Amino acid sequence: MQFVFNPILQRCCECGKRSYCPANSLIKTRIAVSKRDILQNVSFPTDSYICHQGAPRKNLFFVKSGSIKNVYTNELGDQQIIDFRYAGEFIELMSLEHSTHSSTAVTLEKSLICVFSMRFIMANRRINGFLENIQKRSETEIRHHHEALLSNNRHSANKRLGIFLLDIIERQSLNYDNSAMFQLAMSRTDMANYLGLAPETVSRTFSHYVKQGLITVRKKNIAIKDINKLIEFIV
Amino acid sequence: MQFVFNPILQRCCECGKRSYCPANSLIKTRIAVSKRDILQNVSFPTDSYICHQGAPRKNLFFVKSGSIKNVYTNELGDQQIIDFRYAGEFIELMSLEHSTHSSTAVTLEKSLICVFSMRFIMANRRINGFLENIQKRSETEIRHHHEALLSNNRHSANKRLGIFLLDIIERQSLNYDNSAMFQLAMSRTDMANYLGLAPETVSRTFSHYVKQGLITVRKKNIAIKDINKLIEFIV
DNA sequence: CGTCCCTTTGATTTATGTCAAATTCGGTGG
DNA sequence: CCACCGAATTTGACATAAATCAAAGGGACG
Repeated sequence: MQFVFNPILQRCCECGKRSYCPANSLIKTRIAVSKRDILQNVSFPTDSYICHQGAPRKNLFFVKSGSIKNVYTNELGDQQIIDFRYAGEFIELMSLEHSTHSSTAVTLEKSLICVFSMRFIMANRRINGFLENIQKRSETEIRHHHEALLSNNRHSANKRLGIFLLDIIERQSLNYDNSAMFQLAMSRTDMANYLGLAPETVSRTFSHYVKQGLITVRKKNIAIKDINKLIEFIV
Repeated sequence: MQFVFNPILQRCCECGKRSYCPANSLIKTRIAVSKRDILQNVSFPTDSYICHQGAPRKNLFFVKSGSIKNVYTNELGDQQIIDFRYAGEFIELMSLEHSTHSSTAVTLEKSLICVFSMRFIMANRRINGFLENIQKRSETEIRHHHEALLSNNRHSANKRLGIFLLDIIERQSLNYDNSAMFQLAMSRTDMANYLGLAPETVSRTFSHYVKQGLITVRKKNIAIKDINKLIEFIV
């Protein structure tokens, strides 16, 4: 392991999610980093607000563990879950250069969040790989949005849920065979909101999957039994 | 009128869409601008490709007249119209800092496009109001995306089309009374794709609107007869 | 004037929303 | 640790909006 002088980056050096984090590209630098620049492992209980739609964007949030939902509220007060963020991902990258948050982020479970000040990020945009890392993820986020637009209403409930599950497997880098197991931190209602379906439909679709032998469900725990059939399902 | 030395910005000075254009904030400057920086009034016939998904983003495109559709294609080859852009708007602002285009832009009619080189934009980001103008529009674009996610599948075909029409009225700054008239440059099929509906449903919904006395339709020409009823429709 | 394509209209099917009831789950307090 | 309560989830029955299939009408263009 490389010796790091800065006490903050030293901790980053040992972080299990460092390969997903832009702090990684800072570790090699002699840059001075203070607690005002990076705050590590801030713990939030379930249903905490990380940031609020419309509030000034002072920080960038990295999900070290746990998960969050991004909720957008329109003028009529209708709420739409825009996306979920899992461990190793950033919250709301897409509109990074904007002055305010475009949606509200709420934890789905007890989560550890690392907080990067925007001032720090912008000041160090020149550092090799630092901003590039963030921008690359931002592109993924845009693509994701477009996929969501594509997915909504042109796919059946069956397909939508399948796409949703495979997306989790992909994003969480789970085994892409029949041994993928994971927990869905969000409620069925949240899932339904995100997928543009009624909660009852989500429930029925899960049951349908189980009957077909694609997955097993035990409350929030999902185990993939036949991922190839699941992939066929969504095409 | 202010005297401008630069021959390119001088032309911008007389542009009917200058108040929507970031070039406006350049006019007061003594900055040197060449044809490599800004190309004005490039004419494209119907169904021309302005830029391609995945291609390097070398330029930013401003729709001076006409309109375009932004099409996203996924790995399976499914195409989704992400948005339409009308006169006075930019194409694909949301992902401005990305290195490649996130969707393909195609003209819906004969259009005049002004082309800003990205190199020029980034080099002059410090000029007062230049980048701010672009960023503000970018935020609008994100909000629009979120609204689209919200709109898809939770609203009926009736509402979706209503929202679509009111959006055009708003974006084109048409009279917000019962005298709004405009042309829909896109085909019903394009509309259907954008709205996530079957073309037949779009057609039926138009007929329904006409029967209700909300609008009159003559092929691509739309006239709003009762905008308040239309607004009630979408709530 | 005829052909082709886009659009409209009609008839039918189907997926999913809605309403309602049953069941399970999770948390709280005795 | 167990019992109870409220909330979330599942299941069922039914209604309905919109997709699909099919055919006819209308414009644009050669």
